[in-house]
Amino acid sequence: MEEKYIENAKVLKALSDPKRLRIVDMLSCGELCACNILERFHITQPTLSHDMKVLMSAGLVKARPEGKWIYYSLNDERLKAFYQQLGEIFTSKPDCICHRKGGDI
Amino acid sequence: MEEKYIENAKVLKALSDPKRLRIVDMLSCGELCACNILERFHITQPTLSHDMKVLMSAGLVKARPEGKWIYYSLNDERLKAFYQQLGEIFTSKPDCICHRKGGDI
DNA sequence: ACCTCACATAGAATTTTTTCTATATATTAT
DNA sequence: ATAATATATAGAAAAAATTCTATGTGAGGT
Repeated sequence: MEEKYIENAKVLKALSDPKRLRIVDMLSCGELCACNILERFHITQPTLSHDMKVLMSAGLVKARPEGKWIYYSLNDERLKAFYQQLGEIFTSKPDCICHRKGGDI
Repeated sequence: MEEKYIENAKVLKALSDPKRLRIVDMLSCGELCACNILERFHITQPTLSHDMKVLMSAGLVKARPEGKWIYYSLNDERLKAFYQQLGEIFTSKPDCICHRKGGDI
């Protein structure tokens, strides 16, 4: 399986939870500390901590510690690159895998 | 939780498997029957059948039976709408949820 | 030094996902 | 009618994800 699918599938999995998708939406206007995010959900603090870790592992979110707090923000470059790759996967293209024969998994 | 996140998270979950993402890529140039898709993966036929069901349940893929075969194709409208909504989630906007206060889950 | 606050980690219970084998269904060919 | 082919469904085992409680860590305030 090509790296392209594995990597993008990881990002898609990170986004495939309603909470995490909403968190990305929240961060789209700028950074927020964990406590600010937490107060808008009915989940426990460790659950949010886990979700932020998932988003960071996928490369979608960055963390900036400041004193007691940790400010989270979107990794705009990564997000943009991912979005573009997804668009390419969705679109017909001359060198598309559907024009090749044989399996590769 | 707003419907927007729940619905888009479902689509993202359907795409969050490398196989299924690759299948969408394959279908981006036009329809393929299940057997044509199957021969490019090292999975069993029931596994593919399950994956196609996941993609169809998410509304991303349509099925057209013809004789013994079933031809699958992308639901371009749905895919396009999903892609646009994802872009909106990723982008800062005036009425963004990050400008509102309070939780809603 | 001690307490509090913000966040992370550990570990466990539950649920969901993945993917197989076995079998059913439906269509076409003989 | 029977056999072969293409796909779907059932059911089970294993792996992964979700989300909790309990606890650890580290910074700031008293």
